[in-house]
Amino acid sequence: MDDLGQAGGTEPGDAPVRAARIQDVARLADVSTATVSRALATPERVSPEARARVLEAIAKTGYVPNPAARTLRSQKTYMVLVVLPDLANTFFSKILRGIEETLFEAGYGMIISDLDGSPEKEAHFAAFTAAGRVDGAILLNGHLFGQSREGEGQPARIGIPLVALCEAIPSADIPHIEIDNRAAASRMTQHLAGLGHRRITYVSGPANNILERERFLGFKDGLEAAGLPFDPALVIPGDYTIESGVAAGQGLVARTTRPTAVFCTSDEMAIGLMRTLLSAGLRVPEDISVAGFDDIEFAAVAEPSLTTIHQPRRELGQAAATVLIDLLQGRPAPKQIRLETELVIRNSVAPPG
Amino acid sequence: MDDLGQAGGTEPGDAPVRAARIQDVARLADVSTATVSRALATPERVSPEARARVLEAIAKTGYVPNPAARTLRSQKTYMVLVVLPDLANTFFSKILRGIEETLFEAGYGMIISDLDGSPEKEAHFAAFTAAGRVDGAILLNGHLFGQSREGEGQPARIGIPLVALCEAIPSADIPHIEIDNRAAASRMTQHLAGLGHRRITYVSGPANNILERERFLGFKDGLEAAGLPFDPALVIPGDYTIESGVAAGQGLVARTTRPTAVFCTSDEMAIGLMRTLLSAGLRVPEDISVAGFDDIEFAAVAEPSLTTIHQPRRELGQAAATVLIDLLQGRPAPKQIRLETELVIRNSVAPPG
DNA sequence: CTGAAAGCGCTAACAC
DNA sequence: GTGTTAGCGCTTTCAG
Repeated sequence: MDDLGQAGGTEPGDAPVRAARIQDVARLADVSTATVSRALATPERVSPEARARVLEAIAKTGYVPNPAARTLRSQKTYMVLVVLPDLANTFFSKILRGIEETLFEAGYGMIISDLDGSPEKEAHFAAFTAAGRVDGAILLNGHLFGQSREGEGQPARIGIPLVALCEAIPSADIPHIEIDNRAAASRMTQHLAGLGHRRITYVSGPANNILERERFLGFKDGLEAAGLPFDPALVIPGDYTIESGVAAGQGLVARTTRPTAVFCTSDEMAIGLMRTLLSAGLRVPEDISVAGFDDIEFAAVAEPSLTTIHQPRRELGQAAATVLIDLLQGRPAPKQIRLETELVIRNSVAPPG
Repeated sequence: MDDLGQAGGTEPGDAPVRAARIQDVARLADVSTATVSRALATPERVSPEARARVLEAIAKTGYVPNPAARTLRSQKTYMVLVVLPDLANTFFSKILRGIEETLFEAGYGMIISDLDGSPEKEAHFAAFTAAGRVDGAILLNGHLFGQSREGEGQPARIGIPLVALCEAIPSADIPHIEIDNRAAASRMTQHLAGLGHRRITYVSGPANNILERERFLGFKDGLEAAGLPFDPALVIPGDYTIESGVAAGQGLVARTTRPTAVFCTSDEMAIGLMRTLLSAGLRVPEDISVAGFDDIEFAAVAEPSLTTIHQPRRELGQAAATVLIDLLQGRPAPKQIRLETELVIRNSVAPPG
């Protein structure tokens, strides 16, 4: 590694440092540049002797192939774009790690696009992608480039493999890795109902969000399975953030008749909501039960610890990366993968009063 | 955007779709490829008429310059590598966002390297960098490539601008963006002492970590300023994670004589520690005060809410990116930037029982 | 202000 | 199994 960025074979002194090129290696190994290239890409097609000389020359020169040249010629970048709505959101970071490690093992790099709700950024990354800077993309944002919301407008045609992660993209025919949001939400709802809760508040995700729609459907499924009526007045809008959980909590505190349980569709909201309830002198779960969704790191150490739905975040990331790599390398890949969730029972939920 | 990835000017039908190249634009605008290139890079050196024709042809063809070709020729990638020890750590995500947005505005892309404690990954990214895939790098991991710990071995020579963020790199002569960890830790310690605490436990970061060293020095400074002796028995080792906070809490619970206050050098540890204390029936802050460091999102909604040191994370990221961009574009940049921290007083700290 | 032409460093076709 | 050669698409001299 000491020779990085240094031309090989010559002066160790202060001579102008120049990166070794394939020519330098070829000369040193006494073969053609084509053989050097082959020794690296398809070693089995090169004689053992030549290969050994090439390898030695590479070690001596510290040669590292120039990726721009390689990309220009082979039309492959070995880069994958990961598009996500919010990099600062805890929920994504572990998924990202799962993606990164899988890509890394397969020799791919990861470029991150934090959309941050900006259409300008989206256009930029669409152009970026179209320009061939990446071989494929993983979309965590629930829609294709240039398609602000489902149905509206034609998605730009991007000629590279795409994979949707977490948020399915309804109109697009691309592989999709997800959990069964509807079933999980139903399960949590039934858990609450099974404990005896009859008035259950639902704190939603952002309107029009596909996850939200699934979870909301699941909430209603659960209610129905438990023989409970659905009361729209019991729904509080949220957007998965801590702040919206705090706001939902404030609304609850202000009311005279309160639900006995609150199902928040993200742990962030649940933690923010519990905080507000506690500050107002209410007890959780004695006065009011609170459930979350996601099982982020902080759910287990919240006070009280949070009953929630566990999502295998790292595995979701790994699965998405694996599917994309298969696609990139021309292997068949499943159209859909559903990973199992788990109901995690902790201390924020108890039978009513 | 509808034309992305489609050759321009010809059939709208099912003809083989091919991305437009500079040649296509040149032909359509009736100029040479050189003029197209100049119209994009140095518009002032092209006649208004020619420029207009070129722009029109670009719009018509949906031309996007091929970055690989551009990089190969100009030796610039417009990509920046961000090296960090742990992508899943909450502390980094907001910093990352600050970096990303600043880079984006300047037209640079971001490639993330999650080291994850793996020397193999480190070697890979060193090669990656040496291969010229990025124009510069921001290092959040406290050491240079190939330099496992300060002092040991020669850092690989990477011929590109580097910026250290948060963790200074002692032996390296590169710009450094940070907070005054020592002063901040001293301030918190004095705050605790000022409230009347005499036995203050310190939960450390990882051994050999430069942040840890600074904060530890600050802790001792604060003790000294308050006229308190330093007792090594009051130091508990940690590593900034929730788990290590939980472990530290268990150690504390098991003791017969306990400190009246605990200064955790990360919010994650503080939250994990509070959780353990609370579960054991101890009250925070009545029985024991707990302070954190960083002011992550969850600090404000922890129960009790956490007294901590606020770090301007987004601004740190922005500052690092700004310095790097200045360097990349040949402008002078400061050798060091120190951003202000703030003592945030919430409910986890009170005078001793 | 503009065009012709020479590569940037590599891989893939094609010959042998 | 190996070498020769022709580009990948762009920027950048160098002339004019």
